[in-house]
Amino acid sequence: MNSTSEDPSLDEAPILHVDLDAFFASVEMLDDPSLRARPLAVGGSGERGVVASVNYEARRYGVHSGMSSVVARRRCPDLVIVAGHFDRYEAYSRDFHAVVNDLTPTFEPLGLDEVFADLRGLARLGIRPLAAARSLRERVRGELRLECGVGLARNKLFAKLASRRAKPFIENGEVREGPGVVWVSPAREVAWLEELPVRALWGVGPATESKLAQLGVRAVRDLRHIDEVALARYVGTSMAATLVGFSRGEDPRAVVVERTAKSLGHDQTFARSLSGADLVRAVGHHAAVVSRALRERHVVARTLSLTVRYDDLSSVTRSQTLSFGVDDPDAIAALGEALLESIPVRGAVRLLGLYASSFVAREANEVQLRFAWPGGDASSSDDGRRRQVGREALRDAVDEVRARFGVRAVARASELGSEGVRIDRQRGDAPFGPRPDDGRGGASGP
DNA sequence: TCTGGGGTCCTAGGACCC
DNA sequence: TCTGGGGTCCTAGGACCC
Repeated sequence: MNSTSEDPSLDEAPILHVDLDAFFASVEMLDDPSLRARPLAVGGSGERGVVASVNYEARRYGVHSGMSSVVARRRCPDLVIVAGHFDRYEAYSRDFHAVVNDLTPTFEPLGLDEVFADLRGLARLGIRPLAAARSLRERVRGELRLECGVGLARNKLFAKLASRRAKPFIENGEVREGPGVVWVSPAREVAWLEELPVRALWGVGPATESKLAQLGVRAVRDLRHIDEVALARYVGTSMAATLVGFSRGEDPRAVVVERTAKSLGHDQTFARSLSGADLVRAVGHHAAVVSRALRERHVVARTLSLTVRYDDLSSVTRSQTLSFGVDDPDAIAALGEALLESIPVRGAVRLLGLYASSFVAREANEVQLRFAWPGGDASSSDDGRRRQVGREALRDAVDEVRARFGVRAVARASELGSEGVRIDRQRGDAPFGPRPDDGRGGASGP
C-alpha cells in the first residue's frame, strides 16, 4: 500500500503534509498527565457543546470531533470533557511551525495543527524527501512531545491522503500504530483513489456527497467517467472541474507561503437563546472582541457583517461596506446594532456572529480620514476634528443601514447599563475615540 | 450525529460605469 | 432614446475546511 521502504526523488515526492495527532487533546494531556489514560475530549460540555478534539482512548468508543457532547457522553459515559485553552494550542503551533521552518521556509499552515511544505528547494542540499519527513517527525516528537503523521506525494491531494494513512487508527475497538510516514508513489496513485469514497476528497462534504449520490457517483472511480458539464449542473463549474481533476490524480494547488487573512470575527452560541436587550448587549461584547483583534493586526475593516441563528437553526446575515475603515469598539458596536435592527425578528437567537472584512492598513485609513476633512494636516491639534469627521461618517453609515433595511424598535444601548459594554467603551484608542457626551446618540436612535 | 468557533471560497443577482 | 456587453463592487447565502 504505502511505499516507505523506497526512496523517492524530489520530483516524485515534492509535497509534504504533516498533521499533528489529536492536537488539542494531546496538548491537554501534556499539561495534565493525569488525563493520559482517560478518554478525553476538548470542547463544550453543555447541551449545545460540540467536541473539537478527541484522544485515541476516546476514539475507541466511537467519539470523534464534530460530534455533539451529548452524543459523545452517551457513547462514552466516562468521557472527560475539558474546555479548550487556545493560547496553549497557539504556543505549541508556533513551535511546530518553527520546526517545519527549519526544514524549509516554503510551507503553508492549515489551521494550527497541519502544514503543507514544498520540498523542491531542498534539491541543492541533497536532502531526500523520505529522510526529511522522518527527521521532521522525530523533531516534532522529541521537541514538542507530540505525535504526527507525515505524507509525501506529487501533490497536495495525495500528500494529505498519505498523512491520514500514516496515523494511528482504530481496529476492533483497539488503537493500532500507523506507519508514521507514508509516500504515495506516482505509479500507485490510481490504486489509492480506486478505493476511496468521494467524501474522502478535499471539498466534498455532506451536501456535495448527496448531490453526487443523485448522479450515481459514490466512489472516486465513478467520477472518472462522468460528463463534466452534467456534473457542473449539480455542483457548479468550479467544483466540477476540481473533482474531475482529483479523480485523475490531478491537483494544481500550490503551496502558498504568505496567506494574509481576509476576514476575522467572533461568534458565540449561547447556552440559552437570547432576545431583546440581552442581544444588543451581546453585540457590544462581540464588537469589543472584533475591535481588539483588528487593532492587534494593525488593520481597520470597511465591511462588517452580522449573523443571527435562530432556534430552528436557520440563519440570516446582514452586511454593510463603508467608504472608510473602522476598528473602534464603539463604531463597530453602533454598526452592529444597526445591522441587528435590520434583521427580522424570528424568535430567540441561539448564535450571534460579528465579522470584519475588507481590511485596510490603519495608517492608510488615517490618511483617508484626513482627506475627508479638506484643509486638514498632520498636526496633532487636528486629532479632535478628525475624530469629529469620523463620527459624522459613522453616523451617516448607520443611517444608511437603516435607510436600506428600515428600522425596528430597539432599546437604546445607553439604557441597558451593561458593565462589559461600558468598560469596553472607555477603552477607545482608535480614530473615533471615546465619546462620553454623545454616546450612542447617532447609533441607537429613537 | 440534531450540529462550536475560527476561517476560506463559490455562486448568483443587482448596481453602476464605460 | 434604446440597447448591449464587460468589468467591478457589494450583498446574501451556502458549503467546506480544521
